[in-house]
Amino acid sequence: MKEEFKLDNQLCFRLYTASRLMTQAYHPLLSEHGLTYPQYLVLLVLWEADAQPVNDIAHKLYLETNTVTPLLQRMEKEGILTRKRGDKDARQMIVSLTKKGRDLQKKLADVPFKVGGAVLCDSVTPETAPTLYKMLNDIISKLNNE
Amino acid sequence: MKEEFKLDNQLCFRLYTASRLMTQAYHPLLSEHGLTYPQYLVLLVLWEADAQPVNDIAHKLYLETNTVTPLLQRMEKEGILTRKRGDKDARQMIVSLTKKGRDLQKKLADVPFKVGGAVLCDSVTPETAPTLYKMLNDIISKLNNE
DNA sequence: AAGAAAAATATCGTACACGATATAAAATAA
DNA sequence: TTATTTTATATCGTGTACGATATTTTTCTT
Repeated sequence: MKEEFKLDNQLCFRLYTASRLMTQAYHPLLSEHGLTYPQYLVLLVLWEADAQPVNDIAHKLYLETNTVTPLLQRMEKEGILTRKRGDKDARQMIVSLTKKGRDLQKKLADVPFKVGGAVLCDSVTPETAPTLYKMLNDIISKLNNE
Repeated sequence: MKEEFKLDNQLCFRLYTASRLMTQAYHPLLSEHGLTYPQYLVLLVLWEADAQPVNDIAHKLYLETNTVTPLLQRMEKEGILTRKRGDKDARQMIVSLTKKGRDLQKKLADVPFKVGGAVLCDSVTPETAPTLYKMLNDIISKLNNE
C-alpha cells in the first residue's frame, strides 16, 4: 500500500490523538472543579482580560460563536460568569467573570505544572518545547490564513 | 499574571487548535465523498488490514469502543462496511469493507498530498516534519502509558 | 432618511468523544 | 461443572465542534 496512507505517517492523526490524550490528562484536574477543557480555555481568556464580547473570546480560541455561545451559557448556569448585552453595541454580549470564576484561578494554579510534567519525555523537554511550539504555531497560522 | 496561565504558552491549546484546523482542512476533501475525518481514519485502518474486530480498530485509533461503535454503525448504514459477529468468538464484531469502502481508497488517493501541501510553512517542511512526528509520538506514548 | 449590506450572536441538526454503566459470551477458578 | 471473573461490545447522558441558517442591531448606500 502507498506510504502516504499509512496511519502512522499522518500528521493530522498524531495531532488529533495527542490533543485528545492531553485533554484527557486535564480531565481529572478540571472535573474536580466541575469544568471541561474548553471551559478552562474560556477561563484562561477571561483571567487575562475580563469583560469581553463573545466574538473576542471565540477569536482567541479559534472557535466559532456557535460553539462558544452554548459553552458560555452552561458556564453562566454554573455561576462562573455573566452575560450582558453591550451598552454601546446592543448586538454584543459581554462576558464577565463572577467571584466564583475569579476564585477558580487560584484553585487551578497548579494545573499547568501537573499537566506539563505528565508530557515530559525524551524528545519533549523544556529545551525542545519551543521548537514544538513554533511548529504548531506555524501550522495554526498557515491553516488560519493569517 | 503568571506566565503559565497565558494561553499562548499552553502546549495543549496549540495541539487542540492545530488538530481542529487540520481536521477542517480535510473537511471539503472528505465531505465530497460523504465522509468525516474520524470515518476516514477508520478507512485508513481497514485499507491496511480488512476484517478487524471493533477493539482492534479502536485501539489503533486510541479511541474507546463507545466512540467507535456508533461511528461504525453510521458507516454501515452508508454501505461502506459490514459488521458481523465473529465465528470463533461471538463477542467480537468483525468489521469488513464493502466494495464501496474499498473503492474509496482510489477516490481519496490525493487527499494526503492536498492536505500536506496546505500545512507546509517555514518551520514545517519535509525535512523538519520527522522531528515534529517524533515529538508528537513521544507525547502520545507518554500519555498512553506505553 | 429609507433600504441594503454587514456584523454579532444565537438556534438547529448531525457527528463525534468519553465517563459511566449494561449485556452477553468466553475464560478461569473452585 | 458451576460460579466468578474477564473480555468485547453496546447503550446512555452530557458536552463539545461545526456547517447552515435565523435574528437583531449597526453601518453603509444612495
